[in-house]
Amino acid sequence: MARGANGASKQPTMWDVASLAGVSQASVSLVLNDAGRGRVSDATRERILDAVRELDYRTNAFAKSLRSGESGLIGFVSDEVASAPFAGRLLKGAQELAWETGHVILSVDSFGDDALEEAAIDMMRSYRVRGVVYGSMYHRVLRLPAALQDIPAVVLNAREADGKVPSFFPDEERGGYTATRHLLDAGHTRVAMINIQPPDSDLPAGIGRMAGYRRALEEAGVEFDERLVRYGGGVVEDGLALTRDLMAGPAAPTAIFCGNDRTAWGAYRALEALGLRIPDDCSIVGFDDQETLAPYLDPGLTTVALPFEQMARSALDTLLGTRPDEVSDHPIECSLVPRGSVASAKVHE
Amino acid sequence: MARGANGASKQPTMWDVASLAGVSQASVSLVLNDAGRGRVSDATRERILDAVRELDYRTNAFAKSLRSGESGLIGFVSDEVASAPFAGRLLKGAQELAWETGHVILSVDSFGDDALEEAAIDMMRSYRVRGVVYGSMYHRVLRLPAALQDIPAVVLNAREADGKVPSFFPDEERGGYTATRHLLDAGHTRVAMINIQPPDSDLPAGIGRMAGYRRALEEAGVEFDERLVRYGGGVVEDGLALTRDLMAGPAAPTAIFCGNDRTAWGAYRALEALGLRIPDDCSIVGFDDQETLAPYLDPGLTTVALPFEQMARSALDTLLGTRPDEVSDHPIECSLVPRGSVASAKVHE
DNA sequence: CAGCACGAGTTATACGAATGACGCCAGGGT
DNA sequence: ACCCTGGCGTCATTCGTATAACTCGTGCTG
Repeated sequence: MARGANGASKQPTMWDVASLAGVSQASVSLVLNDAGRGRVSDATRERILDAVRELDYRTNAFAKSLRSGESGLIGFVSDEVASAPFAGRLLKGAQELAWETGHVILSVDSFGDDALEEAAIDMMRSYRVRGVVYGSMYHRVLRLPAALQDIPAVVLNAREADGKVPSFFPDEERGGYTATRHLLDAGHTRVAMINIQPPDSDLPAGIGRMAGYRRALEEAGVEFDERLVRYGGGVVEDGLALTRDLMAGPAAPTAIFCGNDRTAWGAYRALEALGLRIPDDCSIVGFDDQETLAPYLDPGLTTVALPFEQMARSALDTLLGTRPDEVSDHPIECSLVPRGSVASAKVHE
Repeated sequence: MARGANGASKQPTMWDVASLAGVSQASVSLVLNDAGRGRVSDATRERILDAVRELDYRTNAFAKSLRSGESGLIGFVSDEVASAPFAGRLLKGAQELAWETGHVILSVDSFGDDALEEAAIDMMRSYRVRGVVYGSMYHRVLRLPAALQDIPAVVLNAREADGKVPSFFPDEERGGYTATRHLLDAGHTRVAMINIQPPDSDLPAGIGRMAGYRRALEEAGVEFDERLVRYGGGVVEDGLALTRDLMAGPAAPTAIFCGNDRTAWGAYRALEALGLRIPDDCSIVGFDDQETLAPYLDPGLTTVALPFEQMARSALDTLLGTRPDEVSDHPIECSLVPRGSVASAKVHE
């Protein structure tokens, strides 16, 4: 009789569980939420749990959220991030922390389409997300979409221009410093840099990495030498051509800091073509730690890793208010990944 | 007066809209859902829509889903897929089609942890997902998690062993055929293959690509020659060593089909070291179309692309029943991406 | 023995939206 | 005078859960 209501219905509800266990729906709720300490006897509690198992009952998240007003959902909006090679790592970091804190990620990629992006945010608000992580495909300075102005939001892998919400992005300057410092520490004094953007570009990556390079030189008392600096576009060919150019100059460097790994790959090629060996004849440090490239170069490329997971975790952490922060800009440290492309400067140099 | 209920409340509800417009909640619902044709006059309709705009009302997805029993959510469960370099592309394809059909993706990566995976699926059932896409990190044969047995599910980038649910995976055999055929069509008759797994491995990729290679040879009337086949592990070093080995043999090939792009990269290095030029002295075809590698090799690597987006779209399409299918196995075509690493065989060869 | 505290539940209601079943009024046909 | 039909809306209920408020019986205290 208690099972009378069964039949062909969809998912069992608390009422089904209650009638199977011979109690009221309220009691089921109390047991399942560990609420009302001591309001249900252990015997009853067991009967209820048995019924839950027998029916394979699982709570209806919608009813629960409707009642409670909270959803356990977190929005992740991105512009084409899901297709960039490292995209997954941002999502992964966010995912991990979300899960650890009992949340789930509702992710939508706008593929750069503003209308779609707005629709996505709208949808997320319909789902009463706890907050939205706005992830960028590359490090840039951006303006927050209007739709995100009045709900909790954080910006990931970019810097929000107006300081309205916390931003999390790689500390490019410090990364550049770390890379250069690593070469200086190995005894090199003629350290070149091949940057990945023209000098007048306003992307944080190139600007920051260059600034770090200069700070490291200055700190080490090595004079900045314009002749050791080149500007490319960040692709393999640039690395190739500019390295050739550098080595042909009057004062060839003994080490090169390449603004990214692709450029470093080009440098490898150029040096190989010139019959120079890495790291003995010239040391190289890259940037980005591209997982499909850096470890496979020969020798493995010493480079600086972008902290995707860490950025994402920090961003989510702040969004969830676990760590309510005043500061809005959060540069996250990029760490050096040593492989085989750096050697000590030759003593007789 | 109509606004009396405003104050510090959270999100506006249909009642708020209704009272602002001076109608009943039911009318608001009718207008917003375009239901009850002719049950609401145009004037009233306009008043309601104005109120909606003024309050920036958006429907509560939970209430709606609770009432309707449907959620518009689709689960995406993966094992570490979110961190693999191509992961995003699977998610991207799924995402696109989901969005086009008015759904949203609830994605969780289990990072290979079975308990976590089960919890994730459980959670998805709580959210009454329409179905679950179970995505694999690499093409393999897998068993469906028990928790997915009794809800709609499809397997992506893998083949489910027991034929319980539709599976979508790359058609490796045909891909191998296409690659080899491309070389044969260019006039090559001594076409080598460097596979990416030992002969006794049971991964579909290596088996299929090899089978395709043999079928193409057979179809072209070129006899299969064991001396032109090598087995590696799919990494750069293997490509390097095995290519060197192949070229040193008594009957060096004029073209090599490499089981993946990394292997092809190794082949590039070996050939370069031997002073042979690509494609003039030896043509190369790869497999995978790794976006961070294939286009940057010099010359660009002609390769076969894995159909991530297409697989994901087809999988979702089937899951949503747009195309209710009987067949459970869906090999998806891998297409050739021509770049610069293939040339016609020299006539005097 | 009145009174109270406590254990072990139950009842009733709210959350926000969708919808089948009504209500009400004006006009038209007979 | 009566009924019917259409147009325009409203009422009441339902979805599944959480929880404040209440009930009911016991045992204990003063």
